[in-house]
Amino acid sequence: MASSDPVYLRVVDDLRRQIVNGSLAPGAVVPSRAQLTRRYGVGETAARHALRVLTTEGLIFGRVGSGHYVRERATLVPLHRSRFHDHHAPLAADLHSQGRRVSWVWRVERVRATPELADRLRLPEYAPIVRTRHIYRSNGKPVQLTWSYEPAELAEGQPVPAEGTDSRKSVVARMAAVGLNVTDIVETVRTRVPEPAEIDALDLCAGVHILHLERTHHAGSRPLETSDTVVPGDAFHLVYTLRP
Amino acid sequence: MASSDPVYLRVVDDLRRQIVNGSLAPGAVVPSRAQLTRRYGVGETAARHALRVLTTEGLIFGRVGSGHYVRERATLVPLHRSRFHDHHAPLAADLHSQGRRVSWVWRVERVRATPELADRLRLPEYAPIVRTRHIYRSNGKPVQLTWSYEPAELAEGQPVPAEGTDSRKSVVARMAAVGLNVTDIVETVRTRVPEPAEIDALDLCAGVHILHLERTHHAGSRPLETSDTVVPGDAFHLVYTLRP
DNA sequence: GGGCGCAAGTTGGAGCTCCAACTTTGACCC
DNA sequence: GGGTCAAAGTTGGAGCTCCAACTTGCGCCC
Repeated sequence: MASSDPVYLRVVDDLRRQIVNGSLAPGAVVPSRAQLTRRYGVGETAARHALRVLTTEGLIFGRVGSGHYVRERATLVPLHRSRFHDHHAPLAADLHSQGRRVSWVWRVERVRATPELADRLRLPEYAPIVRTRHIYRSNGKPVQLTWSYEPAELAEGQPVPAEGTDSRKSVVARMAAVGLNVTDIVETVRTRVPEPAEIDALDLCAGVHILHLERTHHAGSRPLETSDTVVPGDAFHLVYTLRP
Repeated sequence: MASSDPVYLRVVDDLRRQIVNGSLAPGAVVPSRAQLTRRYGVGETAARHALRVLTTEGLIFGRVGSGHYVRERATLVPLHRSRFHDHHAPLAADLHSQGRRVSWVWRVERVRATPELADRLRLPEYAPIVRTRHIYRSNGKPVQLTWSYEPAELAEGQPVPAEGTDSRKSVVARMAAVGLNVTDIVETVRTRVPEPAEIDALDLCAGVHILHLERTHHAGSRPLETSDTVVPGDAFHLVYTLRP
């Protein structure tokens, strides 16, 4: 019976139960503030609080003027992080293999290494580097943001491709072209709250976390390229294939 | 100057800015409700709302009777998911290699496969399986929860170890003992909101997401074991080493 | 039958208030 | 000096209200 102390939690717990057990199906309308106050005999504040909690939990969403609805959990799309290393746009290759179309734009800039980037690329601080920005879209919707960085000296010998949506070779291929062999790739994964700019760029709704991937290509112990990738946590899951 | 339309956002944005740029250092007290109403000339509701938003963002936390404080972001502890496959407690081995001590408890049960588990282990529904529960602690604090499942027929030939904190061999080693070679391990990573039981078991504070790892050991295409692991997203990041 | 417009319902922002439970601080007393 | 206690401040729960902006559905009129 465990009637949790705070009143609003009674409402939250009951609605959450209904959502997870399916009696409130995805797309269904959630009782409105007015209805909740009557049904549960609570005040406006508690009803409102309950709806807000469920919203930040990502279980429901509100449409002003209309009502709250149960979020449909789009089944997470797998990103195969152990594959497509030799592709110029791994995400596109991966999703394409699953029957999805992806478009992207990118641009290249010459900048100087921040302390953190200098550390990641094992360069002196303020060393010149080449920064590439990728924005991937699936059906027009932005799904992945990537910053990629490589030492300017390595980018030097390579053909500078036109910006925009043209093809560009993979890191592995580009490095091979200047005689460097990528021997291993180290990728770290974390989850965090998106920054305002990321919420904007990825068109995220309230409460959605992101997966932040930091990937570095090495030749032996020498870092050749490092990148930061951000994908919405409610749309993707990552797949790694490992050998014991 | 982009003074965001809603008043509370002005407060949120300003406080967030101060936190990320460091003028509100970790551990520092955040202005109280009363102070916010005066400083920003807003009402109680807006001040309260602003503090709640920053709390669910994980930037601050409130201590009743005392005040709100800037959360110190413990640097994320790396979990090396590509290593320690042959260790009976990969997490412990990993953290131990980083100079941390980890303790754990576990218990084994015989249950029947749910549809989802049957699918993951390629077994008929309701097939008998052996379920193992692990709870890992670091300095007494729970840091990882794992459910592990394997077909009962595979667990059969193996010695049943005493429950508790004793050692148990790794999946790879145990399977090798019955003549099965683990050829590859597939791991998926997603982030999500913790379930109430997980909040409880991991002692999570508001707004913290978790990383959910689903790992399956295969011999060829035959699944030998599958597991679900949950770690707090504000304490760990995952590290994968890949080869191109 | 089809289109228009209004009324009712809904969200989200914002304001105010009361209170229990707790921490902190400072003053006072021994 | 050290310990105790009360006052002040703080969070978090809960209640009520007003309002702008929006959606929706019903009824009415052409």
